[in-house]
Amino acid sequence: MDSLNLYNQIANQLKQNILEDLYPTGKLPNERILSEEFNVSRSTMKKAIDSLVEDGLLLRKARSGTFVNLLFKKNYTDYSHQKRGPIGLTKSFSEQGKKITSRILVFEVVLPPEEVRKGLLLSSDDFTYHFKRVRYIDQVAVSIETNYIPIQLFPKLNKEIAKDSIYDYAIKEMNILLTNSYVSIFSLPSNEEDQKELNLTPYEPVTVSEEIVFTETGIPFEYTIVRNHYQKFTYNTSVSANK
Amino acid sequence: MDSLNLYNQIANQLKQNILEDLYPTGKLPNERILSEEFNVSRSTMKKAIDSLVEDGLLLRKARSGTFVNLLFKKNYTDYSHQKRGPIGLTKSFSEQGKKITSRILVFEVVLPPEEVRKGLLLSSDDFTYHFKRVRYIDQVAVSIETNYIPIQLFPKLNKEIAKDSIYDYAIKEMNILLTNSYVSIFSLPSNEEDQKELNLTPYEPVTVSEEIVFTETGIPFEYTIVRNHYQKFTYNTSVSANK
DNA sequence: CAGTGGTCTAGACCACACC
DNA sequence: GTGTGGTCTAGACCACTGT
Repeated sequence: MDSLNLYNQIANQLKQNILEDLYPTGKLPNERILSEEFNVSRSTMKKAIDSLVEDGLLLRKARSGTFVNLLFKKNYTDYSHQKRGPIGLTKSFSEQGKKITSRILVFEVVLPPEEVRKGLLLSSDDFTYHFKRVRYIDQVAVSIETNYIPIQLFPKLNKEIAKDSIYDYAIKEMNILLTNSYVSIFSLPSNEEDQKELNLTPYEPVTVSEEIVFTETGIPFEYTIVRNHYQKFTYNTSVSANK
Repeated sequence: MDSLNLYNQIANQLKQNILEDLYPTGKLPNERILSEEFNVSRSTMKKAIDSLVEDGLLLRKARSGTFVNLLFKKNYTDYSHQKRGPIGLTKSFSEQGKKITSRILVFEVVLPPEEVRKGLLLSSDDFTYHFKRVRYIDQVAVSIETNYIPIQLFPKLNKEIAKDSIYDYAIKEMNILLTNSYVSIFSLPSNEEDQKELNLTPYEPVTVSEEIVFTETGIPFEYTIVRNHYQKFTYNTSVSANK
């Protein structure tokens, strides 16, 4: 994929400079000088720097300067780009050698509930698949997953596919890349279904994750509500404030 | 507390509009119109929208429009968290004009538990402050927060400081910037203390967030365990797999 | 073809860090 | 006082969407 944005090109060049130790003191020239050197406006230069700051390569100190993050440079070789994507069970766990299975509770084509319809940016006459599955990792029930997927996007979906990984199927068979999502995570007391399927007592909660997944082109692909066994789901992330 | 950036002000106003359902179709006016309505340049408007997109509140579709993320709106509580940096209560909520107060349950200097010690990269004879506070937003109890902070890093910490925002103190008095953190989020049944302090029944859970916060130079600064009222904590984020 | 977000420019003023 | 990143403006052109 060539013909990147200008600011991405600049970012790449700047990154090369950094890795080649062109700024041995660790301090970069100021933004005005850099923008002249790269022959772009200061805004574009700033945007290029922004992206390297976000990647942990550079560090900004207001009114002081822009610096190379020495920790990054030190660890550069074994730096694993831990860019995370949508929370798909099958991929992450099968990579760990665990076996994911599903038992399907519901599989139907419906007009989705209002909130799902809006979340998927559908019109009021757009149908969706609706299915609900109990997911097992190595035979242990870990979650109840409810999905809504617009039928236009996935004309071939059936119960057999739903038993396996929808994501895998989308990627391999349909060439759809699922790269972006919005996620909300919160807790709720378990309901009777949770208790039955996930072996919970009424005192034990579920961790709910609601997620809207988008294709790389920004088309909403699915709306997923997962009620997780509270002992079998932890959400981990790292955060940096770039201010 | 002081005057925010223009784009943050605009973002807050726009957020209000969204929560007040000023855009019932879910589609916002285009950026040029919005920038006129708010009387700012399009760049500033874009930056305001950017921040709400990052928070998972809005969704952009290039060449098509900007849309409200209904997942966010549905799960929105007055106490929702967005991914903007270490999860510090005081800053994010006081910016919203809400008042954070604390009641201190424990304040002591201890050898930390094994897991905390490891998380903070301490040796077995390094002492930490240990304090536990009930946090209130506008007088409503929302969480019980337990902190461990190495005494070397914070020689002056006392009960008075702990009553307010540790982060503020670190920033203003000690010139420490807390910019990075690792977070884990999961659920647990409430214990007796949770039930008493947060007004929960035994059937209601807490949402726990564990966080290790680092200074800008990568030194572990604190280990925090927060037990949140399950109705008053939602973690929202947006995730991209690529770049 | 009109609408929209994405990108980019070439300026400007600000507050604070550092000298 | 000077240098720096932070913010903001008022334009411009582009590529693609949707009608």
